[in-house]
Amino acid sequence: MAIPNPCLVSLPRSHSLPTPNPNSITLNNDRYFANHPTLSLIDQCSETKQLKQIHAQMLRTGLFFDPFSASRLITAAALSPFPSLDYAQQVFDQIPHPNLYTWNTLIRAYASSSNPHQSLLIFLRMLHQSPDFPDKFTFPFLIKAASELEELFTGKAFHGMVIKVLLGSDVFILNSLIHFYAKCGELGLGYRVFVNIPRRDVVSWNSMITAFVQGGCPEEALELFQEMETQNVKPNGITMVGVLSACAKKSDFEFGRWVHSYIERNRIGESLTLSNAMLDMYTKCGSVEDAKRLFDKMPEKDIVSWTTMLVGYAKIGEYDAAQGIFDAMPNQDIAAWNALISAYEQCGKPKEALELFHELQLSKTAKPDEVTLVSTLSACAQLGAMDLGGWIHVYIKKQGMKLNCHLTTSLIDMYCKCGDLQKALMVFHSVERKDVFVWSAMIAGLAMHGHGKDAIALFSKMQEDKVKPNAVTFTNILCACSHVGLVEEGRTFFNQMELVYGVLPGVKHYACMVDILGRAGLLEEAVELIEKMPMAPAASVWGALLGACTIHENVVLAEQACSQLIELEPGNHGAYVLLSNIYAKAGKWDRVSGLRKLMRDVGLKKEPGCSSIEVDGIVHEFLVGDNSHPSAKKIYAKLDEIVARLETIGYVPNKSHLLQLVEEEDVKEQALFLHSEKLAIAFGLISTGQSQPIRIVKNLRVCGDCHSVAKLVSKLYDREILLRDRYRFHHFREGHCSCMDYW
DNA sequence: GGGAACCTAT
Repeated sequence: MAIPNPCLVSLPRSHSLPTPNPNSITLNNDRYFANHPTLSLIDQCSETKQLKQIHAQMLRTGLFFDPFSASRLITAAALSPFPSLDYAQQVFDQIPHPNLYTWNTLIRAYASSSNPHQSLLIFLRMLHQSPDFPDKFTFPFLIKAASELEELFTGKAFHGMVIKVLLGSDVFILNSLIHFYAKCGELGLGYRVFVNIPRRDVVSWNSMITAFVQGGCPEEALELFQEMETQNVKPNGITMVGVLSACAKKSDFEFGRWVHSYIERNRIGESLTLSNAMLDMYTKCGSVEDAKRLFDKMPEKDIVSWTTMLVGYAKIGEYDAAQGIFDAMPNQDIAAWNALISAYEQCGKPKEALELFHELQLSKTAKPDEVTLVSTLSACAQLGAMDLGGWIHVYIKKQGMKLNCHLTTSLIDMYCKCGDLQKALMVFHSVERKDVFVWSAMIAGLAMHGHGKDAIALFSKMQEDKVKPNAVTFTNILCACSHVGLVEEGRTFFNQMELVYGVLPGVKHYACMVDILGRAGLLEEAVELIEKMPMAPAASVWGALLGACTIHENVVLAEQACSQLIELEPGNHGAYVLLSNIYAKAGKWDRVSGLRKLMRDVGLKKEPGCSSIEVDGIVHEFLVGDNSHPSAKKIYAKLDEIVARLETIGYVPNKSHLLQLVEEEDVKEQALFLHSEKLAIAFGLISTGQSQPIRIVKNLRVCGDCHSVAKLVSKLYDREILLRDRYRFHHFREGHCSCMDYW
């Protein structure tokens, strides 16, 4: 687009103004200037520099001293695709006596900027400096700022003012209030505003529908949509975006398809956002095919369309297709990278996620943002890749990024899962703002490291800080009780959940409780609890019971739990393995081989044990009996040395932890010594310095024999070993483990 | 004179 240089545009004679005297000039005939040719140029600008040229011209002609014209300049500076709030503020500051309209413009500009707080400050300034009181235009902007900040108290104050100045029935204001309350997590208050609106318009309905969707109540959103129909309010494109979003959240493919045809039948104007919402609905409802068909037909696509397709493919594990979309995107912004990285991380492919992160750093097409780092930290946590995780922590500091609650949570989680509880605590204490997720992550960290009492103490501190615990918090606190055998405390928390905190116990909480009771040997009470459950016991519940049966060697109950578990999850090899372990412990070798045959017939294989250890930023993985490592020879030599040294102090292998039935004793012993965690320990001993702890992550639970070996090695070799298994941390030092052998 | 509501990635 060719922008004429405003300085060279000569104004028509009739529009030229006398040389202005800013103090004396008063321009009331606004309409006269609304169509001024200089103003129409403002809309054509594509950079701040051009705005400044127009600004200069306006100063020269005196047009700048017309409040309407100056406000147009502020709006353009603040709300264009190339926003510059600083410049908008500068323009504002040059206006000698801003009128209400101008104040509103600036408040509006900040409300939708990255710094909505400034909106509120400008508002306070206005109360001091302007003779005018805020009007019906001011409040929607102020309420929007409060929504962005999620400042419930501030917004409520505005609500009060609105009523006081008799604007309480302005539909624009009330609609913003619906959005505001919902954004602050107060759906109920939002709904109260909605039902009390005297004359609802389509935006009122849209605001409420969207509020329900985003507040996690898609069912209610769809009901409202139907009520809207019965009240003959015609939905528009934005309504349908909300409705499609609700279908996506519910994974309701049938209704989603119906909505698609509804939109076509009622000729609801197509828009890019609507098409994107439709794409999202199809991918979330499990039909990437329908999404792809629509995608190919779309006349215009934006980054959201591409990202939605990418996520669609990635979530169903079609990584090649996802990668194809990624490569075909016109420009890979950070959201696209994030989508791919987080898809890998969430599907249990953390290594792939980290490879992509490295690629991102090399590509330089986009810069990692908070979302990237959250996903990457989570991948580090899964792998126990502490070097990279720590590097990201440094990166965050170097970039001067502020730790938001998401990032804080991820950092704490990473340090905990990599075994550095001290660093996690440091991060935890260093941040001022702690939301429920930050607290919960720290409680979980203490729990997995066996500091049950500290976890409970932190839970109390959380109450003092007035942060309300949620379902996740309770899962973590019950976990803490289970790890250290705090039965009485566990019972109390479980009973208080609903009564005191209003959090309904879910399946997970029942599973934790069964685990607590079962581990402590209270198998009967655990069974009673299962029988009393208000919902169907999920696999996790039976798994907990089965685990308890393994510890307390209850063959009969184990068989029952296992059959329930396998009915729910036919592919759960863990269940077979646990039952087989019970049989092996009880010496019922015929049943062990029977189970093995059954597993073969069903086509199930024992998930191979895999341990990983990070050395100098590289993650090394070991499978059972792995020979593939470049240093395999050295590792096995070290292992032989360890066995010999252990035997001198009277170590006897504990063979009950073998799934397979092996006839000859020494073969059995060897198989034990091929366990992946032992290989990782041997590798750790030869490849890390004496002062460094050995950090290992195992995909399954550590077996009893490996546990005793690790204890002995920690003493014999004077080395700390941190082993994270599927369930918790084991911190071996001087011949002891932090779990106190309760696991 | 202008204002409210919508899609992806945590």
